[in-house]
Amino acid sequence: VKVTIKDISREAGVSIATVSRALNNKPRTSSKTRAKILSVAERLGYQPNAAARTLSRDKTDAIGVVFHQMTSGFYASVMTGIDLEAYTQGYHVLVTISKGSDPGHDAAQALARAMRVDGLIILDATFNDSALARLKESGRPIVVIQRALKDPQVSSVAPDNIGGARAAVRHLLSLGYRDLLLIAGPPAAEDSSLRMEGCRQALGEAGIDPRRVPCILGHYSSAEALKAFRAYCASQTLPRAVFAFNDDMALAVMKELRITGVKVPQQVAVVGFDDIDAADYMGLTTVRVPMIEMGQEAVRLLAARMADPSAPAKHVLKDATLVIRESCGGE
Amino acid sequence: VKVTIKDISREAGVSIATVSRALNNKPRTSSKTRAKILSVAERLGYQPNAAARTLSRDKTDAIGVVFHQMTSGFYASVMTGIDLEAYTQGYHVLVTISKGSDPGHDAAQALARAMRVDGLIILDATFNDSALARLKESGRPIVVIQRALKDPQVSSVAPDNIGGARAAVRHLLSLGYRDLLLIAGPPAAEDSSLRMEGCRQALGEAGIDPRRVPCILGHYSSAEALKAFRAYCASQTLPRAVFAFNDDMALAVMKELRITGVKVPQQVAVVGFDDIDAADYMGLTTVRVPMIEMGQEAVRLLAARMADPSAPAKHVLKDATLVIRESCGGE
DNA sequence: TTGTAGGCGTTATCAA
DNA sequence: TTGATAACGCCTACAA
Repeated sequence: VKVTIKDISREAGVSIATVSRALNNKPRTSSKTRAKILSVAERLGYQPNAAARTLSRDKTDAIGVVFHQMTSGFYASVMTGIDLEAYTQGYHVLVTISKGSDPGHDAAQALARAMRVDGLIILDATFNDSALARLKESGRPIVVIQRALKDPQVSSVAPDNIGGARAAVRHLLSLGYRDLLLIAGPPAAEDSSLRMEGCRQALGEAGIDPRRVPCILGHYSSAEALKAFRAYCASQTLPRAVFAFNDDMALAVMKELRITGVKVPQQVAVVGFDDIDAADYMGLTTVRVPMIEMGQEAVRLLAARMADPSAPAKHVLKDATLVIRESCGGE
Repeated sequence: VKVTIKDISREAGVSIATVSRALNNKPRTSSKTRAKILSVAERLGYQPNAAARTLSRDKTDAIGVVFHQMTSGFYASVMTGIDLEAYTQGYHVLVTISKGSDPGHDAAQALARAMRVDGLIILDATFNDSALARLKESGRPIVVIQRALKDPQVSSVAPDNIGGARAAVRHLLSLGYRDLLLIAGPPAAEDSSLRMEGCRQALGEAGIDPRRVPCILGHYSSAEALKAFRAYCASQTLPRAVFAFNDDMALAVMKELRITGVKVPQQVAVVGFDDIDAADYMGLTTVRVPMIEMGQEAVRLLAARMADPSAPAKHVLKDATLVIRESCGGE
């Protein structure tokens, strides 16, 4: 069940060089022999051996994706976009989920250095600058999702974190909420800082001192957020509105409120960020990030640099728009 | 930035054959030269070229995963398990999401035939028998998730669909619900049929004629389920309890009920299947399927057959247990 | 327009 | 214990 160009050449009565040329649409081949070769290849069910091709062309036609985790809805959606676009561009997709303390960085490096992929997409907020620097040494093009880099060698695609957060807080303020609680991501995460900046801007516009608005750390994790939220509620009065910097945390809070018998939004309004599928189920007002589009865009950016490594890196910002549902301001 | 065994051989003053042997821990090598070679390799940052290795060993050290979609929480979790175990077994993971009408079958075949992967995991309920038969011709081991096959050539890992559904219906009946509505998956999907069988058993035990229990088709899709549910409600009185054959559909129904002002579970109880993350947020009583474990098991089954293709295929059934939350019977 | 031959980086089979 | 050398399947000058 394994047919090579050798088989085709024998069957068609030509040399393997001619077969290779015909199969790759190289200019110098008579259309007659080419037709014959193609038909033979078809009949034999020929499939070029990827390894052999990689070895001789120095190109894998595959891209690698490094995840932090993928159960989070957000990642799954971005991945869908990546796969969609990779397919139309003719690339295969390899995935690696970061493991434990060593956040898959070395796995990623190995992927690139071992000639398994032509380029990498990083979908991992824990990927810091030094890890990125090491990865650049592999010499392969890289695209980072979710961080708005300025790096001239690494392309990036990110949502408009500032604008999105600003819109969310403006919405809360316009509804009259003043007693807010913010739930941020990891302090080191760039997108969390930007979302915080968006909050500051909106608060500033309304003449509120941002420093007087309480903020707890949820590390983008529902479990962490829940712990922090409970601790906060134990020592403070319940806020009138909560803005969590991602949906996972917002949904965890909503669940906690429901269980403890607090009505959303009548007693506490909740707003999230991302618009994962579960947000719709829960009727969570949130900032929609175009996840699938971001995945597609990342592949396009990567493809551009793989085609021409000397091309400058691009940095794309996607709009993030407020989606109003029942948890805050909806009907 | 590209170092090969040739570079190492030159640097260490030995032949490439010796280098290869040392690097692969082959028996006949003096421990002195081996140590030297290893240190040189380390110093030079050597990384074996995967393509060359594949060509020579006829082995890719990679497995392919064929998805139907991956936004569904269920798939994302299984994928996490797959990646986890693949990593510990030393395999790389390639993914392909089925596209449109041609459900990725040919993509999968190409993957296997092009020597990109050593084996395949199918995570796609739309993968029918004929597609599977074609895929078997690639000669690579295959593991199917979510279908309890009997095929002696194809391993499978599935949840106990009958037992899970039976437990769910028994629970509903034990709470006194008699006026049930079932929301099934696609008629062609094996797991949906099995869940239906589980319902029948539980109903039969209680002396209820299963044919008198209404059942609508949701095709495992929240949108489809919603449409069917609305149509049903328009022509019938609201049921007292709904058992949807997956969480996506159950959550869609819960959302619809909330929006229309129907209290869950006071007016209508809801039970789902799978226990995706969102189920916990929504407080949905459901049948937990060990998704991560299933992914891990699939890789183990695949690895076993890749190591020894003559080994018989195994068919593993995982327990599916009821998780009681607020949507039905919880506190 | 076609064929011959060398090379891509490894592994594996022989001799030495 | 080592070192030549022939695969593996494909691509691509260079010749014919």
